[in-house]
Amino acid sequence: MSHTPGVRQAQKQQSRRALLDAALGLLEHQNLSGVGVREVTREAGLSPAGFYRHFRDLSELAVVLVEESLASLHGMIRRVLAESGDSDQLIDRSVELIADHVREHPAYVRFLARERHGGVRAVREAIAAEFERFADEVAAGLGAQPASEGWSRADVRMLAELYVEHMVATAAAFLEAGPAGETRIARTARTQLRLITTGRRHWLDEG
Amino acid sequence: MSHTPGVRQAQKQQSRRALLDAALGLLEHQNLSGVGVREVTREAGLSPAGFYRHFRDLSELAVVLVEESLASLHGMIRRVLAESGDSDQLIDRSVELIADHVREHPAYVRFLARERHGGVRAVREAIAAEFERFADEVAAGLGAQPASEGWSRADVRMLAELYVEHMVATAAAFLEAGPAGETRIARTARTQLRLITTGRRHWLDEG
DNA sequence: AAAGTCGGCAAACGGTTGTTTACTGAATGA
DNA sequence: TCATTCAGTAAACAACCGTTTGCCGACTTT
Repeated sequence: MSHTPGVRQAQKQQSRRALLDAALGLLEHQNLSGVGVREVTREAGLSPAGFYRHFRDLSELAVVLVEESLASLHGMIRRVLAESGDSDQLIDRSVELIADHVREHPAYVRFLARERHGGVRAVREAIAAEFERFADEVAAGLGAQPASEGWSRADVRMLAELYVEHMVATAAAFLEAGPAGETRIARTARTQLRLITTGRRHWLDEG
Repeated sequence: MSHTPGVRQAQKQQSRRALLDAALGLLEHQNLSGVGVREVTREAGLSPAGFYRHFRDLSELAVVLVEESLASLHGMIRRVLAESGDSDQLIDRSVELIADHVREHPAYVRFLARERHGGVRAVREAIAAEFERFADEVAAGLGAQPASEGWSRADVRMLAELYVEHMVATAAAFLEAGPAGETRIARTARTQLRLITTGRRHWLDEG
């Protein structure tokens, strides 16, 4: 191969991907503060110095992983909000979708749960920012539903935050429990969502 | 001083405490995987080798910190459950108590939030076990309330888990926000609790 | 007062780490 | 074709790390 522009860039992207994947793999069982540049490059099949051709820092790499993690999460939430049906069906599908997502992308979910309150400020802030955009999206979706008629903007927002928070907790619980406890976690999550939905239905009755 | 039994033990306990405090201090800004034995002993004023007279491991020390963290949390929850009043007053006091607790023991709370999904299995499991005992206690308290008449054991339990989960999330939010955003976090938390309480009140209507 | 216990220390062990340096060789553009 | 760019490398740097060893000296028991 020669004189075909783009070969170089493609190879570089491949190395970059290898670094990201290696890091993500290591982060499934360790903290970000616990993995090192050398460890990542070893796993990725690069020399230690090669790392610095792509990232200044491990935390810079981690921020990229945050964005990737939530890109797939955003796709998920869009699917949930777009669906229609009675609230029980919606709850069932939401919980099932979370379970699917955790099953398909366990490393990403684990990474987010771990570093959400982790020791690296930049990563923590990146995750917090993305979760807020997330809540914005949920709030918009909720606001468009007929069930939110008469609700203040602030109340819709706080409901959205409650849902997001519950979703994150449920995902973390799925991870911790493994395939064995999956149905138990799902049942609890569904019941809790039904309780919240009940509260939502009677919110204006007794404000 | 000599021939007074217990001097040795007291001195040993003092060193042990110094190690625990040093570690807790370091863990406020770093992950458990990020702090080292040498770092802790340096901060505590001991030699590296001295560490092993007290703990086999840093994770062993961390498990002790977990127990300490939740001892004070248990005291808190007992106070909340013992109080009486209408539900809004109870909610206000609960949220205020969480805020106080975070203000008084930020290092412990941060440590728990950080290591709950952290990279060290033993610590994760210790935290999970304590949180479950916590949920047991809340469930017992809720079950004793008149509002839980007609509720199944499982439903009381899932409500308790929802409360605990919300409490943890609120505490973490207080930490992240600092004194500035405190009132905003508190307001959101109170509203969310009122929504859950509304759901609780109408739970049996439409089961 | 003598013997024993044991918390703490200095030192050394082999190993790891992050980062920089000067370099090589293939992809590139003229 | 020839000069340039640049992703990746090997090697060296100093600074750490966790853990073990042998020892000391204050406490404790007899």
